[in-house]
Amino acid sequence: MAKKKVEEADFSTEEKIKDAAQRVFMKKGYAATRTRDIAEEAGINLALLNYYFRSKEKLFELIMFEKLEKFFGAVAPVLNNAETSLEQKITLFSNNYIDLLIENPELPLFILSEVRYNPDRFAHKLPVSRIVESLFIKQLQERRPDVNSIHFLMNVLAMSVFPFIMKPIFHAAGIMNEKAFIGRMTERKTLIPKWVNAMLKAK
Amino acid sequence: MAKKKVEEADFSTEEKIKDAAQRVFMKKGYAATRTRDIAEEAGINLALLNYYFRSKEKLFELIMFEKLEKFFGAVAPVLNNAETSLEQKITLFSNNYIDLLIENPELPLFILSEVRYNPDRFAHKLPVSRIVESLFIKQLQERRPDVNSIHFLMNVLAMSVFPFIMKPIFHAAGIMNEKAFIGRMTERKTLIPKWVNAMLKAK
DNA sequence: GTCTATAACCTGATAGAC
DNA sequence: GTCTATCAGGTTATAGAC
Repeated sequence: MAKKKVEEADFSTEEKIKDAAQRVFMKKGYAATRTRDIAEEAGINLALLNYYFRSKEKLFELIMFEKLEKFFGAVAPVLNNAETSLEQKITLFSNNYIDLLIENPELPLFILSEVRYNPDRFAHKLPVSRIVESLFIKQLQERRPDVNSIHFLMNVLAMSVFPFIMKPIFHAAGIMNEKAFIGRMTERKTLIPKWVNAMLKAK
Repeated sequence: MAKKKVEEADFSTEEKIKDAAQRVFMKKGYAATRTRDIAEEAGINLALLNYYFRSKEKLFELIMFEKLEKFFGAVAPVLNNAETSLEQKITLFSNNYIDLLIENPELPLFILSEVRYNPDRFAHKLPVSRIVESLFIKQLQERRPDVNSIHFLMNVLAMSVFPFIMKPIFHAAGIMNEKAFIGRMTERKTLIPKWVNAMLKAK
């Protein structure tokens, strides 16, 4: 709510460039983005981009590391919290994550696309082991020793994230408008825990 | 099984270019692909690409339409089959789709990335309404009038497709090897119907 | 710090010989 | 149909004036 977009008035040039870069990279992807686009979006001269960030690639990696932190940083703490039960983790995770994604809907597909098109560059920055070896995984294993826990982790992630990944398709096809989409995603916050609990009991 | 890659020996030049284009576009995405890469991959001269396909863009659209057909063509018939029950549709869908994706693991993320980075170009080629207004949706609505059916459709899709979308992340992080991944996906073919049935009963 | 001008390179596409 | 050579335009990055 409140203001849709922060005013760009009295920010430092460096911040203006970074913010513009973040928007343009997100929208077009690394390969299709021209440094000229970023300069124009930031309302500055092209030469300043290289003055502050040396190169397009360095600027991109900076943005990318921030996005990775946002995407994975929100996951690991919840899944490794020693104070919460399995059920609580599921509820907390889907709620927090869907809220994050409502605010940043393009985040998952952006990261997945760029990592896929350039796996080597970001491999060392992916904290996947903190998720795959989390307390959540161990709690799942206790509850259902007969099913590999990665399946349930995958399902919770899938049910929370996948709709945001499909959003561009729905949007391009004119199926659902923005307001309806947010409405459905808000519904999912209470539905996902129910579904996952049912899944955990299924034989 | 059998041969991993078809020999490129006695194919027509046109087919060789198309096949090479398909591989390079899939791997790098449209923007990062250079026509020179495709020519080299096809073992032909750069000029021949334009001789047969006029432009990089025309060649890409040709490839893209084939991929869209493969991705969506496998979905709509199953979900609109008047002969099958709701349960049968769920089983058939997840089984057929996971088999398709084991053979073409990069298909979903490729399509999603390219549609996202260029929505207008492919909007008219997305047969989303045939899925969103399918018989499957109507059967879901009868079974659970209290929950919007799009949620269940989304879940079946998510549980089948999402692991393949996350695959590059797992792979880049060195979490799961190819063989283990296929093993898990094969397990899911029997697990997903059970999970979805449990979900459909959850109150 | 910020700008203009330009260097150095790359990319899609075509002309023209065979 | 297939190749070599090349053009025209665009792209990143920097040099140098202010």
